[in-house]
Amino acid sequence: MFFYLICTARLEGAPIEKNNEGFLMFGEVSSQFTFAEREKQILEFWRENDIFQKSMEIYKDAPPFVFLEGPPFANAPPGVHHVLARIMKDAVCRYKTMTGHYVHRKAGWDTHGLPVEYQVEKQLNITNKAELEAYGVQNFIEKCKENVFQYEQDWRQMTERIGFWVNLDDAYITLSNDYIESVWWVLRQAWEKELLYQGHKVQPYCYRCGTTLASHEVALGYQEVADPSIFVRFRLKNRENAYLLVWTTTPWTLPSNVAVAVGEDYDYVAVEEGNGQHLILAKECIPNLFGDESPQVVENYKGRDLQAWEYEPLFDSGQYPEKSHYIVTGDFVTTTEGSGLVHIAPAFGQDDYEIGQKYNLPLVQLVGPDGKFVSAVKEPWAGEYVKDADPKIIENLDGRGLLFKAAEYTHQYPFCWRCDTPLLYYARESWFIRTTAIRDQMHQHNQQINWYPEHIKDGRFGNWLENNIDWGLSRERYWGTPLPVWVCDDCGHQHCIGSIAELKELGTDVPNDIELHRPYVDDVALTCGECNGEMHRVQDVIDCWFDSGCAHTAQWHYPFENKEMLEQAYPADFISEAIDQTRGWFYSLLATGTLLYDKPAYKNCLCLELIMGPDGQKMSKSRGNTVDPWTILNKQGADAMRWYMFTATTPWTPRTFTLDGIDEALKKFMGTLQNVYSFFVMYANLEQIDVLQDAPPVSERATVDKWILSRLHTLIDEVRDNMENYHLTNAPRAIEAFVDDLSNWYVRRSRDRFWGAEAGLDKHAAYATLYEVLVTVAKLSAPFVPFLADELYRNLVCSLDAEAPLSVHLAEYPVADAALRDAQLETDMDFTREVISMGHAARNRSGIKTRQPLAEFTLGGLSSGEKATVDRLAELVHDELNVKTIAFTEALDAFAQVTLKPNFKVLGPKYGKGVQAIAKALAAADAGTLKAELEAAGSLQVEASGETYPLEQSDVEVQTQNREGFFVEMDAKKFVALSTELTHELTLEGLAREFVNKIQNMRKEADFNVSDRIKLNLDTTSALLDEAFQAHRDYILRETLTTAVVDTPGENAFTLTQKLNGEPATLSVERV
RNA sequence: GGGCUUAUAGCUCAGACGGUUAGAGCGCGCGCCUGAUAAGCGCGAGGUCCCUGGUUCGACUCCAGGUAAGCCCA
Repeated sequence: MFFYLICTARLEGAPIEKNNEGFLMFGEVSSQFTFAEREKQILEFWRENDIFQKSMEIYKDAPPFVFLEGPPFANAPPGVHHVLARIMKDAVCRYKTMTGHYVHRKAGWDTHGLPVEYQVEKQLNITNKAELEAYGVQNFIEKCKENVFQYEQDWRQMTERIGFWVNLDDAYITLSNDYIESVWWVLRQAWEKELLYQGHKVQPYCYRCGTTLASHEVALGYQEVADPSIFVRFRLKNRENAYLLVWTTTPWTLPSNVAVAVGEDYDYVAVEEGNGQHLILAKECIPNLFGDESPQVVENYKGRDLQAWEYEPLFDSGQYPEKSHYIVTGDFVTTTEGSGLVHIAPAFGQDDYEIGQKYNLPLVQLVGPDGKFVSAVKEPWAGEYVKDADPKIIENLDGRGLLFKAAEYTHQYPFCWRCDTPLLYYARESWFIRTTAIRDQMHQHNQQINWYPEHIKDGRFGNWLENNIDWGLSRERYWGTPLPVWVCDDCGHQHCIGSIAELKELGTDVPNDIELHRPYVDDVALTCGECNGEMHRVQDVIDCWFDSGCAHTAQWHYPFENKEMLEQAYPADFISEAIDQTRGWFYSLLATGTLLYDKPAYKNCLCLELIMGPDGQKMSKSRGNTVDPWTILNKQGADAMRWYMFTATTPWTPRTFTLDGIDEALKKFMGTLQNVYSFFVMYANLEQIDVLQDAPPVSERATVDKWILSRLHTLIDEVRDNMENYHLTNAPRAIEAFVDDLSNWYVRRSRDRFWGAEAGLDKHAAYATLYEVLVTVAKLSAPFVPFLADELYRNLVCSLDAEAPLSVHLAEYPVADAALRDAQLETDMDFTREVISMGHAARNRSGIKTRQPLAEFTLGGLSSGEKATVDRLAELVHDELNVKTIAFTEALDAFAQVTLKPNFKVLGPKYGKGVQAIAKALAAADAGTLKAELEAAGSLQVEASGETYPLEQSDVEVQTQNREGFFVEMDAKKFVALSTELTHELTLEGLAREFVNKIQNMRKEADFNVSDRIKLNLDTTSALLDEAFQAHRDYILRETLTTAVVDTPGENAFTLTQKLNGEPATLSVERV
């Protein structure tokens, strides 16, 4: 807590913390904190200092990077998938800001549509339109407005808490008059281009909601259901006892039947049914219907032969103004299911409707908008809901001997995505946008968009565009942007209004503050320009996807305001939403953008996949596997959640969300970085190092310093590269790998340079290097973990420099300095670490602890370059493995079994098929001899399969395998060996280190401060221990901060009797 | 039924261009180190790279077919 006080005080402009010698101090890093709590302090700091606003202001005149926010609905609380989308957007925007762009971040809210109506209906217990009208449209609309922002506070809090910087106070809202007016303007553009039209199409229709659904809505509600599957006999006219065998899964459409379709080229047969009756069906369908007992075929036809054959109606509705009940041909007929004869009811199917148009069949519509048979129907199912009528219809057919077979059929059938009512395919009047007219342009624009992942472009999205059909725009509902088309009562003239001004101009008694919603706009009557009659608005509202699809334009209230803004902000540089928006927002933006400006609406689109619950199943409330983001935000914090989401998997892969993964992010990355940071601050304060004043030039620093700086600058390039290409996973993964190297190699190797060494160049070099690295890492990771990054930055930078930007988010993103990169050094270090790792393995195997120095470390199988590498970094090897000398040997055979293998990659292209024969020959020959020959002569002749192949050194690889009986460790090419013989000197030295270790542990146990000086007493009967202590007395005293060795322990001494490598001793330590 | 995507260790994921001993982290077991402790290091066990064919001197990788899963469409 002390720590926060320091920081807060400093930020409020208090003098920078100094100790009494005038040394600038870093804020103390307490180990008593939680990331989650600390993040709240940082949020407070951001708020109080307007850091978000400032981060935009400083780049006001910089090149813009245009981000377009997909508007969420605030009528349900946000879930983890919303967090995912928001942090992806955030990281890109923060990165672009820090790399010098002006990133305007306007929030948005989607507000219209059936989901809202549905919630309000549920709340009011309204189940159909009649009840709704009775409640009153105006009241209903007002309720909708309330409902829409029900969870706005939750959204706000989540957005802020996760660190998503977006301007919620200047959000575009699709229900606002300004927004609607812009949408009207868009529709007016479509109208003027004759792309807005009224049509009659069969559409998925929800009788409960009383509206048609757009295809993307239908897609939301497919369920597997069992429907009746019946085969019905249709009696042919002009033929004795001959019937068509017709299949349907919707018996309720049979009363509206007007034709039967066959496939022109299919083979059909008439079969003998056994009772003198003949059945006509597709030949291929016989096995489906009759099984093994093939009926006798009495006649063969082609589909086209059957054309125009007439049959008797199953039911006579008497509504047949046009010729009907005959056979037609259609290319949609299949023989994989059913009978190859398809029942046609033009009012209830898209194919049916089209074929009805083609053959001029009557449109028999026996079902009302309420989903029930109309009362004009004479049969008993009049007034009954269609699905309930199915059994009665089947029974009726059976009774008349017309039912051939009845079964159940399980298939995917669409249900209303909100109210779960089965949809009916139903011919309705509707308004459309003629998107098919701009399909080619949309396709071209799609080609210009960078999709992440790329396969969306020509895959899912491209396919969708290819199969584009006109956009069913109108909804026969209440809560939405009203369709601004007025129709003359007298002459039928239509007009599309494009602005409020025009509405006021043409309308009579338009209130000055008119709200552009139903029922208010419904009350506005216009005067007909053609006949002076009175015009009234069509009752429909529009698809809310059209609202959000206009966001690129309507968010600015264009063209009524912000004309210059649109020029800058269209197209957007970047959008990101979940994959389900392919047919939603991704499409609607592209369609409206193409329609208006003939340009793609966005340049880069990051598609996010769904998040699965911890059980690997899709998250859903009904499954009970949802995760509330707050449980994580409150416990592990926002950074941990963010880091997990960035690094666990690419955002376009469906991910299984696990809490373990978040803990891992917390420990693995954040914990490690935090430890390095606190290590640095702790010792920098203790040792009073002024990192800014005394930094030696890099050329004078230690090799590890040069190495970590080279790694750092390689990292900068890597992160930037990935970010420029929207690889939001690879960038932080690279940072994570770097932090691991930083902690587990750089710091581990350099530890004593920070606290042990005398003040001087090397110590300053270590501090300066770690300081530069930490500050740079803070900046690099700022887009991903904005809280932790700012904590590091503010303490490391702002503590020393009052002039520095207040926050890491106001700092510039690091730029790599090529001069600091040393690829050779990085490779050398990798190699050396590999050798050391093998040394560790060998030590491990020998069972001799690292504290015990050993005489010699032998390496074999190294090239001369590799030897030079090890020499260059020998100090690391000595230290890490605690060995006195490093030796190289060529005596491979003594330790290892050598084999020669072809270098396939080189030899393959050279000798092709011969490669396998060469491999066999090399395996059979004596590898040692061949190797010697090759080294002596530089080349080798290999006889294989009767051919002679000349091989050069680069054509083969030497491989080794462990030979038993040595403390060696080897991989394919090299080996290491440890001499384990202990001389007296080595034993003494090992004991000295044993002393240090034991005394240090005692200091810790006795709760001494790391800087406390101590008095030491040693009491031992072991001559060996005594000798070791005397021989290495200076070393032991120095390492343990012992200022005096006393003969008797003091009163307050901490005393412990223990064994050092088996030798007994009693040690006492006491603070001076 | 069609389209797209995915399938690698118990779990979560890496594995340009095809190259013959397939990697990491977590988890597990053993050991080490500890003046970074929400630590750290080493070693070990753990894999028919979904299946079947094909192309190739050589396939986790390319092609075809299949299986399973996810999403989308009908």
